[in-house]
Amino acid sequence: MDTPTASLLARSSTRSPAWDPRWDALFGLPRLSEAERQALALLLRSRAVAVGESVFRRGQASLQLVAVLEGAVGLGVATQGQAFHLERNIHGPAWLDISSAWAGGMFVQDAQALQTATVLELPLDGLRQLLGRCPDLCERMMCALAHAVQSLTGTTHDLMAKDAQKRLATWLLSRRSEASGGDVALKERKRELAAQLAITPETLSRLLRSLMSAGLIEVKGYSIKLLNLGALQSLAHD
Amino acid sequence: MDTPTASLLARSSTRSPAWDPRWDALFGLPRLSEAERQALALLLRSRAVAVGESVFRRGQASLQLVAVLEGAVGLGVATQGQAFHLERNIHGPAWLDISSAWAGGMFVQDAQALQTATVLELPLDGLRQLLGRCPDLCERMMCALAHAVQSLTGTTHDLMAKDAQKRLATWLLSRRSEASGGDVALKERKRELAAQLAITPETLSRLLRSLMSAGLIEVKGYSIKLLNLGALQSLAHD
DNA sequence: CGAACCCTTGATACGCTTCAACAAGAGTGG
DNA sequence: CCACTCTTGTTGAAGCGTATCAAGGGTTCG
Repeated sequence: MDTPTASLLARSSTRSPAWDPRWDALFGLPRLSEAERQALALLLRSRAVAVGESVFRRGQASLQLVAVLEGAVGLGVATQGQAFHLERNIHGPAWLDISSAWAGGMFVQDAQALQTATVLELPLDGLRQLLGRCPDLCERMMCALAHAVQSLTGTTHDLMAKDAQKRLATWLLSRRSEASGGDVALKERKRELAAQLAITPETLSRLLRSLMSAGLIEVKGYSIKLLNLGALQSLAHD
Repeated sequence: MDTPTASLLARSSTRSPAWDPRWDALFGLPRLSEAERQALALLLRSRAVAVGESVFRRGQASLQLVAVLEGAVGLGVATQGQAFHLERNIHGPAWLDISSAWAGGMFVQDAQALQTATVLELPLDGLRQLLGRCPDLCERMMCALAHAVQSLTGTTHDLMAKDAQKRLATWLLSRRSEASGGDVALKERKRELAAQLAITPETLSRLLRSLMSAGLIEVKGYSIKLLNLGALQSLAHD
């Protein structure tokens, strides 16, 4: 069911290709030129991934950039046995791994589909040639990598300096600003959110309850209403 | 006292410029071509920074890439007051910030000299034009950014999945492999190492003692001898 | 010599995890 | 329809890991 839109993005349809806003999530604004879009479309391959299936494994050779077009993929490491320690949720459309192919050519994490997902792969050797011809594209990739660095820097800072409550407040506020509205709809299981915050599901449950009884939020299943933004911000702010 | 070598790197001396190995730390191997080196030398500016002095501040406009040539600079955030929460030590030669200029143009961290340092700045507008002409340099920058992503990914993983003892063991082993030898010489104060491991100096002291009484290491002031690599590796390994 | 650091050591407190039990849906098959 | 199981989230009690606070020792330096 995802394939029609996926293939729309993958191959440039012959006439009047409706602009797919998912390009923007990957390459930023302003929009790619039509020439750039078509050149990329010639390179990339997309594939569907079923729930629980592996997208790539740690140690595997990484010869392409990987993005999630639709669905959700979890990044983490598979510890001994089959347990999978989830560390990060990537919700399409977004880059899943732009760094491994450039640096060393080996994945350092495992990726596993949390929902049925459409994954896009962009071979590095083709991309490299394309970048040589398109300085504009080159700069976009640079920016994408830089944003990844900034995002990870923020994550590291939060882990080092904030306790679980602060991290939760930070996360709630960052999700609110994405879809501007009074409340946040969870797109993931609570245990996945907990993993992303580096806490246990039990602690997350307790934190949500404590924030709720403090009157800062209102939790109803997978929908959280933020009642007191100011208080949340002062909580989140170091 | 650092200035002669710094200026050697900054301006291309007219004849037989001895290759400065510090370029390799920034741009990787294989070596830059002479043309690339000279083009970069025309762009960059270097400056000396005294101990405790700020290199850049959070929120400031970031229009250039920043590297540490010599000395050490700490990355972190200045909390209210004058306290400085250290998060990362950058020991020259190494990049200090390659992402801020590309992404948003604003520093997200503070940087403060921990030792007398020589700092190198590479304005982005000039670099951008240079990258348009040199695909090779462009790829090097891409790799540098990608390595930053990988390094931060590793840090994040360690913070999420390992306890303090595991992080310390990981750090000891990673430092050993840099300068191949039986023992590790600390280039920083122990409190700075503690900050980098996201623990307090007290906990670091206790951990070192416990590893020492377990016979895994031998601590003598600022020099740590690794006595049992296998045991350390099994500790560090998730 | 005292002052300022840095590191260490001990006692205590707190945050979070772990383990175990339980409740509430969702899917399944009789 | 019911009983059954599987999954997910919740709640409580106990325990571990690390922070915090306070005190003391070793250097270096004026």
